[in-house]
Amino acid sequence: MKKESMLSQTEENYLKEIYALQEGNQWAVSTNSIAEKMQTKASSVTDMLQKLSNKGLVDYTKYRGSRLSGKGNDKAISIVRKHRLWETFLVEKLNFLWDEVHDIAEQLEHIKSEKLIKKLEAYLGSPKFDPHGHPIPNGNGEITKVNRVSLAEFRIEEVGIFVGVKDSSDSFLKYLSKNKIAIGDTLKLLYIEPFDNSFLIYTNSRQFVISENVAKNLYLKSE
Amino acid sequence: MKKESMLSQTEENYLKEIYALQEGNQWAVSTNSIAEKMQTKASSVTDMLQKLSNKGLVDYTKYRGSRLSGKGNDKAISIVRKHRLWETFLVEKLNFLWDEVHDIAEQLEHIKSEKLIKKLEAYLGSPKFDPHGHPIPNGNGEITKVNRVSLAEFRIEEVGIFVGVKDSSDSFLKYLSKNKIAIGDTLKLLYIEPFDNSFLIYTNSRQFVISENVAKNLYLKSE
DNA sequence: ACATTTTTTTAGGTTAATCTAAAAATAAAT
DNA sequence: ATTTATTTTTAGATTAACCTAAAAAAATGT
Repeated sequence: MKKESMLSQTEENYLKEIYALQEGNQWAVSTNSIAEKMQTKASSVTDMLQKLSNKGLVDYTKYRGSRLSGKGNDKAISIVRKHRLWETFLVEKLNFLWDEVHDIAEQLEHIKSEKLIKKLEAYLGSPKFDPHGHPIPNGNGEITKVNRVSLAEFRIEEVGIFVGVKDSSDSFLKYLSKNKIAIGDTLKLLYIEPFDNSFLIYTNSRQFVISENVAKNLYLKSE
Repeated sequence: MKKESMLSQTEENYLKEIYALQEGNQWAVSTNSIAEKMQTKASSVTDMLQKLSNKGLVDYTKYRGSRLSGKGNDKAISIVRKHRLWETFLVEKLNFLWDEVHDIAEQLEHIKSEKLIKKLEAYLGSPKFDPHGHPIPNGNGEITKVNRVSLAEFRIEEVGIFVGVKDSSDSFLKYLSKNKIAIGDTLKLLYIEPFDNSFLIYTNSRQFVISENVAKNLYLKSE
């Protein structure tokens, strides 16, 4: 094993978080936003950014924020890959519910063995998406792009298939389970209430009101 | 989760090592022997013993050595259980060879989730032995006792089935693989050479000379 | 443009797990 | 029974990852 390139769990967690924060936009990630997500103080984040910067994993400019370097990006993707493969394993093979697997996968994603993850992937049949509908990067860090759009951007009467969540927080997943909305369901947007921007949708032979916030967190594939 | 009773990986490793060192005999484990196995210095071990002793996991008397307390023993067994279940998973499900799984299981054994290990066990069909023939403790910490004896204690002409290794070091496992000795094989002790205590055995339609050291590390079930 | 607020960094400490070197206790050897 | 050797512990440092409080830089408001 190349010990020099071995990252601590903490370093890996920072990379993963910066990756999540910078994905989509191309602006530098602020120190505070990292601190908030990691539940630490900004001063701790600064320390870590300096360290990751020295290791060439992050491009960091004092007071100006950070972006992952190419190397840092590769590393982050490999962690995301592990996380999502493990989540898939937990749900598909061990019969966990999709709202139970996050914390366990947070631990499993740090297990160090390329061979393990290769074999796990093969065992699962090289899945392209995890139980929350998130794409699983392949061994080369390539991510299947999928045409999906948040329900919040739908037009009235538009129909789509629910393919994934944006934020996979425990509480949101539990909300969906409780309300029997599952990946694969067909949804139709019936009406948006102007007063509070709540969405009236039709799915599984019933009508249903959801908040704008919920709508934003549902990814659909338009038909 | 009961955070107070949460142990660090390092603490868990110490408990596991003390467990291994004290099993069989009833004497206190010396600080130096722990240091040797853990690849650290005796002074570091002393520090840790004091900490574990304060937590009630180890009975430690200055200069006199240590034993696991009841609580420490339970914890150690639960780690051994996890280790062996994961090894079984790696070999049975992911098709690893038995000499490739140790390091990965060393990492996996520290994953914290009772539910995970319960589900993993069920998924594997509640195996009683791991790929090296070591018994897997059940959820209550009970260990299947098996009548097995080291080949070194066999009499001439005695026949037995190879059911497990004593020491499962990488090098020993690789030696066995290379020489096509696998769990389940029937072995017969033909002769012990008085000069160097080497053992002449018969297995898989061939004769074979092994050192005394190898003989000591093979567990057989006498027929 | 300047004062105020917010963000970020620095300076200096803390804790867990390690280390080295020295001191203390135990064990072994004559 | 002393001396010598070995084992174990203590004392004092180090490192990674965190913290608080203060200083510095950037952003904002008037």
